[in-house]
Amino acid sequence: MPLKLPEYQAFSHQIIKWYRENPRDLPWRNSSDPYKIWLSEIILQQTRVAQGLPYYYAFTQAYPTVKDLALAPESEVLRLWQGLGYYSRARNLHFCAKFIWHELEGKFPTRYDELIKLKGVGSYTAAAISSFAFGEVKAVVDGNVFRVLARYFGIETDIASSKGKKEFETLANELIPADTPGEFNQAMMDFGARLCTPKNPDCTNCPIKSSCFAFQHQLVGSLPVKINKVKIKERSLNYLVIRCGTDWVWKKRGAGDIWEGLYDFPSEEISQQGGLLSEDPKPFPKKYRHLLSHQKLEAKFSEVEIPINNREKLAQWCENKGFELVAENEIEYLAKPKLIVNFLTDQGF
DNA sequence: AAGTCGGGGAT
DNA sequence: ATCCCAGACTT
Repeated sequence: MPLKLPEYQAFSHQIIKWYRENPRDLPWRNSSDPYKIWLSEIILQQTRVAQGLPYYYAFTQAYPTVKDLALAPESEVLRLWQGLGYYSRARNLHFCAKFIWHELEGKFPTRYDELIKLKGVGSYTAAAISSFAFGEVKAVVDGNVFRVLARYFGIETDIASSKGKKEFETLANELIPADTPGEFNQAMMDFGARLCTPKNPDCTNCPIKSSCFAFQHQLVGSLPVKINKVKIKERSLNYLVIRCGTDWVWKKRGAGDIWEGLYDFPSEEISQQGGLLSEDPKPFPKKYRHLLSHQKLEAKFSEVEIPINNREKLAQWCENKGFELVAENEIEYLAKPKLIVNFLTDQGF
């Protein structure tokens, strides 16, 4: 049963009132620079504020403007993104910066319909940028908004379905006030992040519990409904750590798999090195388990020492295989998956 | 509509 | 262990 307009206004008013008394102090707020807002939104996709904060500082310091980001090499951008995950975000970020600098005369798009055309900018991020930076009346719908709306209005639609996404976006856009859209969006997310949390929400101190459907019907623990269908595959990686003097053999990972654009080692059945190996690889004792959102990795590393007089042969082999010889003191500048960083740390790097 | 893409914190 | 985080893209 749809609520009447006055009740919508009451909800929005209460949310904003709560927000004005309980705002999070975040560095990208009170900035109307669309570049910095865009940067923060990309960093925060599927990422907690606490985890993203140090990356936001690193990026704004390294690249204060979209021009600085556009003129940086992708390798450097990925290295700065190292450890944050979902690396396509960093590649798309860099692509967009170049596009904006070279094709749009450095001028950031201002409207939702234009912003959503940018790589890596979906409905959430386009609404966030357009409302925060330009005051456009577009409601953000992130995990927080799903949760607050599902509970308050008692909506049982699966939030992972496209039907659910559409339904919640429609509702949020009916709720958002035309005079303070950005503030309402911030308020919804802060309310969900600090009070209406996934586990143990602070219903006792909730200013709208008396009209919250979930609270009144003991459904807080079962809303929102999210049908998860991620199947986790197990996968084993056998890495060869090939060294020749102070040079290491590295492989830049390609498309169609995890960690695209990042560096790790040659793996699997490199059993036929064409007589390059004088002796068998020596396995490192430790096995590494690494969890991704949809893969359970078990990695083993083996050490291969190439005699220095075979360096030319090794270099030729790398050339053929698409591997790269990297000097030991350059390794820190490669963007690497956390798994590889963990391994290197254990080796004293 | 379903599958893919990281890493970490809270419970 | 499980869930979820200021989601988006590809198939």
